[in-house]
Amino acid sequence: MPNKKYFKLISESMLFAGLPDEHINALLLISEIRDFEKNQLIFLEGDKGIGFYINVDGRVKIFKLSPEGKEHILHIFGPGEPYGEVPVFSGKTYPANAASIDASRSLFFPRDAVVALLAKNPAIALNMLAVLSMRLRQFTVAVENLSLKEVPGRLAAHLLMLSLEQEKKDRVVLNIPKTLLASLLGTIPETLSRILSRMAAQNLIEVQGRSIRLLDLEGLRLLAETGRLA
Amino acid sequence: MPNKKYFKLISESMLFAGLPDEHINALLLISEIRDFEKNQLIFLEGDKGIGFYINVDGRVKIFKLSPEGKEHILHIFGPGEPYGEVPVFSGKTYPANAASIDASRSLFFPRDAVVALLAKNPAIALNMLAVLSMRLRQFTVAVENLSLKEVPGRLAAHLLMLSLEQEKKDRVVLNIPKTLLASLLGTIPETLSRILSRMAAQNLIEVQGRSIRLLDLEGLRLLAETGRLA
DNA sequence: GCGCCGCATTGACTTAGGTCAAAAAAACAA
DNA sequence: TTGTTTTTTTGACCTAAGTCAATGCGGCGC
Repeated sequence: MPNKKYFKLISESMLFAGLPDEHINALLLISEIRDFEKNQLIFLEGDKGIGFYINVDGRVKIFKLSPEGKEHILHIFGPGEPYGEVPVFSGKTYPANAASIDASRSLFFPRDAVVALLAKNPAIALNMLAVLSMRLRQFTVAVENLSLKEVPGRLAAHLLMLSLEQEKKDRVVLNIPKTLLASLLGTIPETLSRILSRMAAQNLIEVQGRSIRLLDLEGLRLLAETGRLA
Repeated sequence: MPNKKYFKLISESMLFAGLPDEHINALLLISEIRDFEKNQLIFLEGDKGIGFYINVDGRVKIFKLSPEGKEHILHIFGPGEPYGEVPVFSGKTYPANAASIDASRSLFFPRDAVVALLAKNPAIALNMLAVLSMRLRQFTVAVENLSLKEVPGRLAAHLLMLSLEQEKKDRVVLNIPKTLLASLLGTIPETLSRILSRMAAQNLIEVQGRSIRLLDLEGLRLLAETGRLA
């Protein structure tokens, strides 16, 4: 029974972590498996929000397009992370586009079934409230970064965050091409490249392809704080 | 009984609109009145989130401070609007600062009482899920604006939004000083001032103090779309 | 091996928008 | 009114970061 895998995934997802088994099973029952090939569109900004997803395998990006067609990535979601849940409750449309980065698989939860389930189980709703709140908090940080800090500061903050996530504390490995990273930081590949060189020149980091050594943790922290490279 | 006023306010607030009277009364019972003088701090980023507020009179701003102390306003809330609700569910600290703009009054809802109430009434929780989702969507737009559009585009979008909110469709009146508006748009007063002149020179708008005539709706819309002033 | 394609880097150039400083205009209190 | 403070505007200047264009590099299929 491959359901075991999805049971585990749901029970460990941010959205539903900490729920009793019966609730997880109820969720499992209303979900559908959806597979996407590499670079496949999942939903478009403006589409009616008929349900939300939890990513199982691969990575999914949430992005906006500028009038000129330039793509700005808002989030990248890995396994266990939920996406597209906003319009399920507000009853409106998706506020951004979603597409797979790799070949990937998600669980889909149809809106009506979810709403019925939540009405019966307040605990699930409370849990979800907490999750949305967290995401809201992350956005607050994102806005702060975009409006108050310059690119080197954002990059430093990002590297430090990665080094916390990965265990090796003085070496991080990018799991995405630098061009995606640039978009994630709200800049362009050229600028990112120059800033990496600049930071290397100041012995803050050492770049070897996608692997980056953090040479001066203290300096990076300072840079992330003040947002400005000397 | 002045409670009537607060009953109405709660029942018309985004957060609790559409709830039956008994629930509104329950909410009224757990709330406390808090008064603030002009420019008074309400809570600080990092403070423990012991509850949330619904604004009654006056205006409240939510803002972040840059390392150099520059203030960037994330939201301005008027009567009936809830704020500070994020940490109530995430159980963490407030993600930004809050302060009154005018002398103002809010209703305060303590965390524990709210959580207990929601656990009993799933309908209230669903409503709040919708509100948090909406706010999340707003942030998505804010991030988009900050990263994809230039200041003139953001300003045009803001003016058009105001003209929708206020009824007069070709004239908007700022209810905040231009210096606050600058912060709200993620820029500084000098830049805002120059851009207003520039837009006036192109017959897009006509500025008289805080009152702004929108002369060329179509042009403004184009500017908000493309994000670039000719 | 070869050519090809997507990613990454580098250089020359342009510009939006920030800083600093000062003046002008409004708002407000005595 | 008059003086005082806050808001708004203007000018000179500087810098971060974007655009455009060329080149380098690495993997992959054949």
